[in-house]
Amino acid sequence: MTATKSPTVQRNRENKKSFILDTAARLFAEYGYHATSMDMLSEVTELNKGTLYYYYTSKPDILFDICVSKTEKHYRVVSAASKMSDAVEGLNFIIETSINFIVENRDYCRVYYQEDHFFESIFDRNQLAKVRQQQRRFMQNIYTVIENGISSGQFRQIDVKTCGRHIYGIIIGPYRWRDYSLDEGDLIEQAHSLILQGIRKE
Amino acid sequence: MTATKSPTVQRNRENKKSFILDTAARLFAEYGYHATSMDMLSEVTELNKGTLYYYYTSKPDILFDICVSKTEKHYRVVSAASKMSDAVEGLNFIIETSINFIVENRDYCRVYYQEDHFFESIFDRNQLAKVRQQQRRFMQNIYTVIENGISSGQFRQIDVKTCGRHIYGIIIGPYRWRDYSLDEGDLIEQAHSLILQGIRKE
DNA sequence: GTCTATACCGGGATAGAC
DNA sequence: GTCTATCCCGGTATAGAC
Repeated sequence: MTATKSPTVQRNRENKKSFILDTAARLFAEYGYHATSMDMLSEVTELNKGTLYYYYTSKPDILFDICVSKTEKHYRVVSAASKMSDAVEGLNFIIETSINFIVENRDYCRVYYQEDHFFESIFDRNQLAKVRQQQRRFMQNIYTVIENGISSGQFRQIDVKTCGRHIYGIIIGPYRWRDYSLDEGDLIEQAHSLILQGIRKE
Repeated sequence: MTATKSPTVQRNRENKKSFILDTAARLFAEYGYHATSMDMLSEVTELNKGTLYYYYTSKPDILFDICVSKTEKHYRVVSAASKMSDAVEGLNFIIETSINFIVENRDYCRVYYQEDHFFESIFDRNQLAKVRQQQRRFMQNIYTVIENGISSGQFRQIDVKTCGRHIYGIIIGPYRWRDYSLDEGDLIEQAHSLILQGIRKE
């Protein structure tokens, strides 16, 4: 009886956890975190409620896992943008990778953004600190790219924070929309051109 | 004993209702609709729970009132934009009046947008139909203005729906931000210039 | 019109058998 | 690792005195 579990057991455990997580993300996305009960999750997963609590110690823990498990990698990828010499290129990179990420992980992102305002009353101090730090780091990339663009003369003199937040808003926009006809490529293209040129002709 | 109440009584009733509504909006905005209990509302308003139910028949009714009471007038005002001959002017009008409205009714708007996705599981058929129709009408104004701008040659050939939604996203953006240093005028100015020219120099 | 008291249900979480 | 049964709390809403 070793303390650490065998690789196979560990793997199965992770598979089941991620199955629970996917289902929870779907339900939280549709009904909201607070309106989704552990009973519902138990029904939809067809796992007993006791079993759920064997894998996750609490409901907030599930939400936390939804909010950090997928983003970590994406945020690391995006951080490359602030080191690019060309600001337009950096911005494109952020837009492209982020929209792809959102389209591929729609439920997760929906939950994340939807519950964002309420993290303070759901998470404990550690969880909260971790999530908020992640967010700050992500936004910092956008700000830096904008600053670089202003220094290099590619971008206008704009309020960096406000503009950064608007860009962020445009990127995550599609997670809100109930329906959208465009595919990923078009979404990226539209976001890109709006941010860079606006809607005016010329 | 007439069936209709006297003007004074009616007036007091409306005052108290709007006091309840303001408080509820504040709480819903901070903690979310589901996480806010009628007990909390009772405590904060310092009105007995029974009294609350004397003024509002249910919790969903309170949310509904938050979502329609203020917007009705604003949406009517905004509808003028689609009739303006100059598309840029029309767009400005929407941006300006809407940002003013949001800044002035921050809690109400926050609740509205925050719970938007969950209206289906909170409201009854009538309430839902009314709210969704309001929204469609509002968005239609934005779409029309964009179409006008494209026809007149002021705007580029863009996907109207996607662009309209992005513009809407930029307008309501500030309701999300925990803090923002800009005043109304600057918010309008930044939104305006981003939408029209983008961030590129020239 | 405002209060107290309470009905009644559904929520998160756990104990303990298997 | 999975199940049943249950605890206990807090939620919405109401009945009925004042």
